[in-house]
Amino acid sequence: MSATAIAYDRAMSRWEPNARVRLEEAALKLYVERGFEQTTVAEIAKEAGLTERTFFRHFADKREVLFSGSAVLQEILVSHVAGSPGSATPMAAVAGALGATCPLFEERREHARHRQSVIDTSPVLQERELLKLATLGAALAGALRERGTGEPAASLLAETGIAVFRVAFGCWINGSDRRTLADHLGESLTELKSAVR
Amino acid sequence: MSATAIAYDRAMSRWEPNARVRLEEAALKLYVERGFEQTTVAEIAKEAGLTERTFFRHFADKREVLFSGSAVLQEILVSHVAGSPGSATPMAAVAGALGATCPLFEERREHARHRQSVIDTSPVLQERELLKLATLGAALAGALRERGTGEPAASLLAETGIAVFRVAFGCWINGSDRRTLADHLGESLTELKSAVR
DNA sequence: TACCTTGATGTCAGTGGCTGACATCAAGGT
DNA sequence: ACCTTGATGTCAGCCACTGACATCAAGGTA
Repeated sequence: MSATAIAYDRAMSRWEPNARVRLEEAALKLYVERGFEQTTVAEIAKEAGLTERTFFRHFADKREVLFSGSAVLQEILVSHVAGSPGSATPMAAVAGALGATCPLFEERREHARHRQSVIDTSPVLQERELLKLATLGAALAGALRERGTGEPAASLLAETGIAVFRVAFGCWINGSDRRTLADHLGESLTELKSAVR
Repeated sequence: MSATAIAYDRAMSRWEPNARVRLEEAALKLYVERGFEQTTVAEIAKEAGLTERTFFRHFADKREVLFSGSAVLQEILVSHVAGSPGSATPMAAVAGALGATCPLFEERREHARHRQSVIDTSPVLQERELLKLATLGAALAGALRERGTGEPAASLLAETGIAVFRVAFGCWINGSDRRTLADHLGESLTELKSAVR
């Protein structure tokens, strides 16, 4: 993950650099073109100039190649909750953390759309996405507990926050280009507050 | 599903009856004994007196054999939301529907514990569980829309309801035998109401 | 009775995801 | 000149899952 961020300007090694990123790009391209199920790992590897075996050294399975971003997301969420002022309510801390992730998506709305269109066509990819979101939720709950929130409130707020994010993300991805993800997040939050009672 | 509920007292056909149920029981038994990954589908089929090919005629994959109950759950949720009085708030309708599912679990707490202990050991099973819950959430949202709730409120309430259920279920499964699932559901709901603001 | 249809199951061959074991070979240090 | 490191390639193999075809009791029909 850190290695792929380094900029090489010359052949510094025996192989082309950024194998991991090349695999990610090849996979998304082929998944969009042919569909997820109709693409074999061998084809992805070939497209990236590597072998199937090397693919599986970089990614645990064929789905995981679409989800490298979740680690970054988790860091943002956890650090924002940890760094939120002690005076903020747990709900405000979660809302702030979710808001902090928005720029990452806004920067690459088209990429997000492509990626999501692939995920939406395959139940097994939806499963993986749900697992990643649940993992984010668990991390969020842990960060809330560190801040003094008890159980089950911490888990409840974390899960609810993730639910709000899912709904807002869905609206953003399918909606007009004029409304930002942050807009949708805000709307979903206020809707939730008014509906829960 | 309906066929397995019929009580046969004699050999009414060429094969032992209730193949589907036998497969489910064999699978849970072996998953508990050896672990999910260490159990092959051929072993499950043999334990049930069938072949691997027949297993895959009854279940889409090796995980699905643990999730036949979700269809019943979905029916209960949807019918209770649809049948809730028009005067009830959407939140109350969701809460009522979730509460209506509790007896199904209370009746078989030990079975639920075994099943959950297997799921908790395997990420791929957790994925499937999350997909089932998300499907329930989507059905719940649909039932709310039928009742007149708009979007994104319907999805938001449905997702939140599922989140509440997940948290409550986790507390119930791991907690003391004196507290019912309905108890935990009620507590989670009040916690949520007080925390969301 | 003889025949036909139906449907759950068995058999078999094949694809592809994924893994373990071992080989290769440039880079960088000693 | 030598060694170590680490990313990659090669190969054999397991197992989840599928398509195509065969089997054969049950139940209806002529």
